Amino acid sequence: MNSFFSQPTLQLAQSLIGMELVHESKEGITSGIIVETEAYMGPEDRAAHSYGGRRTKRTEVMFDQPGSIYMYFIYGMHVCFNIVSGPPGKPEAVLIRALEPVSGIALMEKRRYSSWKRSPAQARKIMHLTSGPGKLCQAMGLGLELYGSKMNKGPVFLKENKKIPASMIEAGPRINVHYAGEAAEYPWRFWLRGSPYVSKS
DNA sequence: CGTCTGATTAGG
DNA sequence: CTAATCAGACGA
Repeated sequence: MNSFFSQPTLQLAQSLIGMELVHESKEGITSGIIVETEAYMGPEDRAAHSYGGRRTKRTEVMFDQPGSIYMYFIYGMHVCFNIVSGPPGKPEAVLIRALEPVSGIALMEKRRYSSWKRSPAQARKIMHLTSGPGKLCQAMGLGLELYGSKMNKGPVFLKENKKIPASMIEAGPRINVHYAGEAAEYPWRFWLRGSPYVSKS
């Protein structure tokens, strides 16, 4: 299973589509099928946090074993969940961008909407629970404390699910990496064809 | 130190 | 389209 994370990063990003991501937290279990990922290819990828081999407290974990968990805080208010890939010393990672909720949907709703500041009466739809990298972390209860821990050796792990044929996986440019020049065009975002849970815009 | 910015989201 | 909101990155 460790070899699963040792796949080349672009391949791993596609293999993850269709797998079930599970988080066993104190509050309860939540899980969802991964329907959207993005690959970040390390020192040569201008969109990557590890571009140019940048090695800081934040990016350090990307130099660790594949299957390590990279969490980061962004825009002053969101966290994102990534799985480190590439051999040790090659700082690559796969960002999990969207899930189709499976287990613990009530808990997901609670986590996302209980501290709702504005109109709580609005009917929120299940597609808004995990259809984005920040949303899924909130719904799944994935926080910065997971930084550096290992997939399948703690409260966060993958479950095999039904195999997704390659023809069901689409590829396109990554989201919000306009600062990355040419790299912004690379088709390193992958998603499950037709899934309503894929992030918008 | 000071300044800028971002692998986002929700609302208008 | 923009506000929200702040840690990290980097230059001085």
